[in-house]
Amino acid sequence: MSHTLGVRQAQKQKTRQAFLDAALALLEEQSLSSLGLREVTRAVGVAPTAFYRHFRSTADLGVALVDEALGSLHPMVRTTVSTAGDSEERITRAVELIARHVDAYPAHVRFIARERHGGVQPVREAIRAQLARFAEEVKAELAKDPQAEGWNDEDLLMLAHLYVDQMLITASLFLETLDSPEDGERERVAQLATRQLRLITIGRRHWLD
Amino acid sequence: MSHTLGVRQAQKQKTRQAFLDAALALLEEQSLSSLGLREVTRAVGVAPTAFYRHFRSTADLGVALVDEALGSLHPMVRTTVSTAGDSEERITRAVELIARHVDAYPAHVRFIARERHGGVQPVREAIRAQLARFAEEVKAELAKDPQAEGWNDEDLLMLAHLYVDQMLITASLFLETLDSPEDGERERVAQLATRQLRLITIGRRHWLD
DNA sequence: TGTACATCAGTGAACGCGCGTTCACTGATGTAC
DNA sequence: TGTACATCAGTGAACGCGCGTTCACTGATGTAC
Repeated sequence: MSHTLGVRQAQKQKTRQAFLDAALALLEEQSLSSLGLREVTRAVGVAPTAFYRHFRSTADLGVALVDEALGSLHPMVRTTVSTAGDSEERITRAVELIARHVDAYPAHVRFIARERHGGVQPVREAIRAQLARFAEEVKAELAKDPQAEGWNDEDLLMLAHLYVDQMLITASLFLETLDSPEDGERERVAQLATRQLRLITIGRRHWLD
Repeated sequence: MSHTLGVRQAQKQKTRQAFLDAALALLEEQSLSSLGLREVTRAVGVAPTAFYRHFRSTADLGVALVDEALGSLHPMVRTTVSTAGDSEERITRAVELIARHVDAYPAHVRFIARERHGGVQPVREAIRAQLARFAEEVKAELAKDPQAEGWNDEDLLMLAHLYVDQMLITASLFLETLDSPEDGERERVAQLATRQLRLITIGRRHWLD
């Protein structure tokens, strides 16, 4: 192997990941702005001072969590937007993919929804920047579609943001159905999201009329 | 006057309002889950123990803030949805009204955006319930429109939620332009919101095609 | 109108506790020769 | 391969501080007669 880390580096990364995991778990029931450094180190099982070997502050840790959480979302967005089939199939598939992502990474989804407008400025900024990247990606995918003929850049970006925001709203609704799993609630969310995407798709189709 | 409060009651209400105002100000830079009781009493200028005469906890205060913040929003939503004119005029007017509301109550808007997915469950629930009421109101207004002929209840509610969510997204974007007032940013947000509403309106028009 | 008692918003002292940060340290890992 | 030194992730004690909550209190306001 050309790039095996030394034992020391490997252990450091492992501890760092333990910090991220512990913080994410603790953030299910509070916001980043109330997350304590000692709280995190206690959960990891290290001395409070060990924290400083990895992060300057909990805000710094938060920014690292943004990268982790939205990194895992990138492939999902790509797949969602570039999936094949007619409109209806693509919508169904997109809603399914969102539901599965929420199932797979509930804590990540909660973190992003919570901190997007949360009380920690650098974290808000990091989320904003990543979501802007998503919108650009989605825009690029949309531009490939024959339907995009005649659309200007601003309108494509507008539509991309609409999709990204809609995706987050839907993810957040699915998340709520995990917390209090009432019967059929999950299906109701899926139907709502499907209809909303359908309406947006119709608007898109007639945009240039 | 038939309902003048006694001096004692009047003073109590005044202090209570001072708590709400102070908390709202403190929440511009943090989340409710990190807001301290002593922090609030210090800002108001009373002893820490006075807090308990008005609220059980900061979560309780948060719920009171939800009522205050979303109460002020009710008339705005009504006006927005029931405004006269053709589609384009109504959209322009709606975006204007949102912008003005953000100007008038920036701290309220921030609080709702922040705590909607925040770390305090009772507050999230209060916001959810209030927004559901908004959606029902919007739905009732939409149902009056001749365009709503042939729409079933579920689709009307779906559209209502789309509008309410869109309103919050737009409000939140306007809020960001207040914090860092870059040139033309406000106008860009207005244009984005206008286009998105336009697309939704087009989708609505062709929903039954 | 005046008096005697009840109410209750706000006080101030006290408590035990966990916080973030500093510092000098230890000992395993890494590196130079 | 072995040795001597450097690095640095994690330690543990110590600090001053602000936290939420309790309690008995005060004194202005309210009420009954």
